[in-house]
Amino acid sequence: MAAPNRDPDHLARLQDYYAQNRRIPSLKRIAELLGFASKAASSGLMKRLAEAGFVERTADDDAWIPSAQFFARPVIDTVRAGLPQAANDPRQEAIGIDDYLISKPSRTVLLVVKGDSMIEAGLFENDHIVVDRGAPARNGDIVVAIVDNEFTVKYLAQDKRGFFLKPGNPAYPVIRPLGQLEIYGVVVGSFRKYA
Amino acid sequence: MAAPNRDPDHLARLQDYYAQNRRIPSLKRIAELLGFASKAASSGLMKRLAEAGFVERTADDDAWIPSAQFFARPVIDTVRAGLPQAANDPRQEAIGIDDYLISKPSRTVLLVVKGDSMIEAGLFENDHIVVDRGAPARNGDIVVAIVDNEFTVKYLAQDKRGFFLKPGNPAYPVIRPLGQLEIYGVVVGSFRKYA
DNA sequence: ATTATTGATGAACTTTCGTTCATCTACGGG
DNA sequence: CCCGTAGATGAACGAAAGTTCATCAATAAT
Repeated sequence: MAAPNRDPDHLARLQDYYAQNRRIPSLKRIAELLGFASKAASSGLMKRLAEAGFVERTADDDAWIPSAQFFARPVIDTVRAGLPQAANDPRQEAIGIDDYLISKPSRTVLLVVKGDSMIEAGLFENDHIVVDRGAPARNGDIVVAIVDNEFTVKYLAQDKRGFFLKPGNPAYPVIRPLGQLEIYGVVVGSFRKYA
Repeated sequence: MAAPNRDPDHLARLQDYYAQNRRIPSLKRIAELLGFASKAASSGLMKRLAEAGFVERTADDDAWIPSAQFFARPVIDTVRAGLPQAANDPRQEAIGIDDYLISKPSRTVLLVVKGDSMIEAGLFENDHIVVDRGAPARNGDIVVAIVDNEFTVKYLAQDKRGFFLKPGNPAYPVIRPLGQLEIYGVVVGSFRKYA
């Protein structure tokens, strides 16, 4: 090797551009963005990024699009000491949040939490929950059930009398199903954005 | 008005295409995709979709990109009645969680929460937090600070004596910085996976 | 039936895109 | 110190992009 590898920095700028425009720009604009004087440099860069797995081509080979790795972010271990450079440390782990939270995309849906009946579980109003329909619900799971034709998020609990729904908030009563308990899906994750 | 408006259907197909390719295709390919014989039809369609707020142009006016409304599925409304088919609507593909939580990828890192000092804020042990380094920290924000060479997550608070760190848990004391308060970044989001 | 309106057509046109290739530059290894 | 290598340059090229506009088609209202 000869020149210091500036590709990570270039990738970072492309990621920022993508976050703003939801699009990988033309080679000409990549050159502008990164300070290249020639589109050929952009072309080379994209090929390298493709080789590294950050971008790929559309099915019709029309253009570059980001791949899963493009969205991965570094995870910093809270315990480790050497803090400042941690974000640039290449050895660290990087994950994509979608990948991390969603394992079966085809049967996963997102719901918005309403009310405060699960605050003990750390689910606040307007949090998003990741719901896996089709996963078997077990005792103790947080589930989305359909009660009175409405979604409700509760713990799934079980005693001698059978399954029932338990809120994560002492201010709410448990819900005993009249007949069959209708489970919509299992909550496998949650996320929240701070204004 | 004259012809029945087929735009919603066309939009749906574009959304499907986008879900697969993370990209709005060229006018020519839009024509192929939707059965137009002419690119001019695609051009007209995009202008109408733009007027309706589903797509917009990049800052540099290079190309069409989806706007927020493009992804705006009637997020499965907890209150609504017609549940079953809601999840099967192809337009309701999962939103990009990464997109949703991360706006500046290059200065965003993930940290793992340790301890229970922020349970009131819904941050539990082993939750992941999305940290924007470089964003200005304001009074009331949840921030990651460096105290005694360790990361700590707390509310940033301010009184006559200056800035200090306030835990989201009455069992912990507030932290007054000896000198300068060292802010690593601002917490802009969080997520959690249920085993 | 007639008309008004909106979307689709098809061709011509200009601009921009991406590729190629020979050449140049900068850094690290021997 | 000199070389080897990988990335950057710049120009030229063909292919594809998007725009424009006159015209056609289909529908809903009168």
